[in-house]
Amino acid sequence: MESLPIVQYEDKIIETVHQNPVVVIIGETGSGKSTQLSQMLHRRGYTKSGIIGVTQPRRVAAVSVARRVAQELGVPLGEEVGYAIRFEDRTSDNTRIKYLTDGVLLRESLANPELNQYSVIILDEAHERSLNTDILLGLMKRLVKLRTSNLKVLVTSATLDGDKVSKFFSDCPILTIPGKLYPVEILYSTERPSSYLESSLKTALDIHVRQPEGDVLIFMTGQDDIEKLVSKLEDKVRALEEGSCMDAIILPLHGSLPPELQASGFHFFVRVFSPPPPNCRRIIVATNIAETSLTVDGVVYVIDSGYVKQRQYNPSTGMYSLDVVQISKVQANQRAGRAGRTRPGKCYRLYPSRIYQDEFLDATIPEIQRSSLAGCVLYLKSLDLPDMDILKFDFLDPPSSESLQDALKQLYLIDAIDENGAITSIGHKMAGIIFLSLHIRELPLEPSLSRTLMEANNYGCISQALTVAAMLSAETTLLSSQRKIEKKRKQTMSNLPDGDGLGDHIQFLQIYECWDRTDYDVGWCKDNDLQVRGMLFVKDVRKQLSQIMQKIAKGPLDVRAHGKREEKQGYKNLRKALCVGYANQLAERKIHHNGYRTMGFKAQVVQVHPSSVLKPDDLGKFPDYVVYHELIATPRPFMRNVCSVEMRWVVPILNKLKTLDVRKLSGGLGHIEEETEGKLPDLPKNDVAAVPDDPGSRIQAARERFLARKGKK
DNA sequence: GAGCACTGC
Repeated sequence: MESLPIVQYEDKIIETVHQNPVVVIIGETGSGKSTQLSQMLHRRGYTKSGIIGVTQPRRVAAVSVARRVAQELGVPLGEEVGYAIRFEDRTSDNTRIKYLTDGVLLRESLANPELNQYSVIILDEAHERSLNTDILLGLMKRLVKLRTSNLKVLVTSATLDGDKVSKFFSDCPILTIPGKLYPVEILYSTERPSSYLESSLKTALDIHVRQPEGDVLIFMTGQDDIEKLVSKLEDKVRALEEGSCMDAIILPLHGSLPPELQASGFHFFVRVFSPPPPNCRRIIVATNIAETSLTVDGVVYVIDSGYVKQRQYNPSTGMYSLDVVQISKVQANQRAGRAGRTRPGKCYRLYPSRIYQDEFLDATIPEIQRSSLAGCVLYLKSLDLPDMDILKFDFLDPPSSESLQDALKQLYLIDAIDENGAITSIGHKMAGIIFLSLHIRELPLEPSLSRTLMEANNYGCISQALTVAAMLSAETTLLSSQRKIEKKRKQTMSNLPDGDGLGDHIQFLQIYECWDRTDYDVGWCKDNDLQVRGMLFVKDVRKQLSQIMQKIAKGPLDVRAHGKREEKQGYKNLRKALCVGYANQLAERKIHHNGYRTMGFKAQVVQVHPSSVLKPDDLGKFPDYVVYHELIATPRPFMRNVCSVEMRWVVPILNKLKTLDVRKLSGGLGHIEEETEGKLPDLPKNDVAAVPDDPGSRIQAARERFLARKGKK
């Protein structure tokens, strides 16, 4: 601990913090900022008037750093030093230093907007710019001006971004603390390779044959490329002449590896103090999971493709896409740094330095500019701060006004805000202003699902909606990751329920109910190719949601609260609740085929994702209306997770769409340009046949049929 | 008839 560079800077840091409300700390890798800053401030009396909160973007980091600090101070974890992450609060009245995920601090500020219990807040790893960190940055800026009791804020940042953060906080001082990285030699390619897979292969073999021992870490974009490269490397290494060089183990590393494989591999090559097997080199082929989330020790050589897969949201179409994009300079440096943790290393960049200099962005586009903001805007509105205007909220990097308007439209369609943009009582409940033994808790759900819960509560199917919401929270981690198995399963018959053809939400419900009937048997998950970890997570989420809903629930919350009757009626109540909750994610089938047209956005023609369990009728037609959980362009546009809804539930939504006025939603302020796209044309008044495929035409036709029938009577 | 980087409440 004595050797940590940060120790020498203690006086300087304390003096600067003493004189300034906000300080930016540029702490390079290995500087010890995460464990030492809090202890320093604690020693110097900053925990006398309140506690020190240190945020981390990841749960594991919050836990492991807290454990470490408790150890260094020689106190039991949970006493003076504790942590708080979702599902787990290990703090007590004695806690003076509290590590927490940024999401948890965000929830806390809902209950106590001034965060009065804190004397110091350290936003650690802020340069990663998670959605939550960015919201916190804006709130902190407001808070240091507003709070009467003294608040100190420390923000850690990357070298390339420090000036920007300082400027954001009225030119606050920047302290740079050197790290303990060994020098890394950067080697550029002369030109960009036509295939970075082949180029990685060649470079890796070259290192393996010519360079002294040390592990190799290769950054690729995704599972597919990783698997291809791993198998090619294995072939080539095997083909090398026996004894001509050392052995090599090739290891894939990505998020969807089965946990046991990842764990054993992880244990095997991450052990810090034990030396790697003698005369053997490890070649790790990884996604950007190895950039920040996992640290692989023993790496001396890094091969950087210069690319990453990034998810982005298009507010005009409501569509997500997952694109391969160029990394930023900050990312490239982070990757290179992975080679210098144990001794001097080398980083092979598979692109020319000119491209790095001229084309790479300084920093990655922050998540807040790549996501749907409905949840974020609802959260800020629910804070109900008197001086808060959402469109003027001070973000370090503001999202586009188009994106904010999209969020407002979505919130309006699900009744969370009124036509003037003010939060409604439903909106408050969705955000979760629910008094629960004097605590206020936010519903940790996206707006569509919290709205569904509210509505389900009125229709007496709250327990079913809780299950669906919980299942969707873990959806991606549920199905077995091995695609081969999945294909095999499709050929044989799956024993899992099929949602009665009504869609994926219903299937999720049925799956969980099956599991419940086995008394949450782990073997049952395995038999059905469901990831045990994912299902246990669902159980946790469901329990948490039930606790939050308890005080306002009008019906039983138990999984078995519903009998066969609901099923026989085609889950009508639940689907109706989903229709209200997903009013902003509604699609109408085109008349002559099974394509759908999205409503509420600039109309897009989309297909039901082939993995959906939604079933066509006897004539091969899908239902006229569906709600979808997500639109994804891959690159063709699909609706993922759809649920069949009935036309009569859709009518009020279409009426609401007609009254939508973005200018009013934005508070009638002049600085928002008038919206032309994304607004639906009025329903056709007459002459339906002439425009058979217009949005809402089905409803109009049905209305006329209804009127005609009524006339006959 | 298609594909999934990574987090988090």
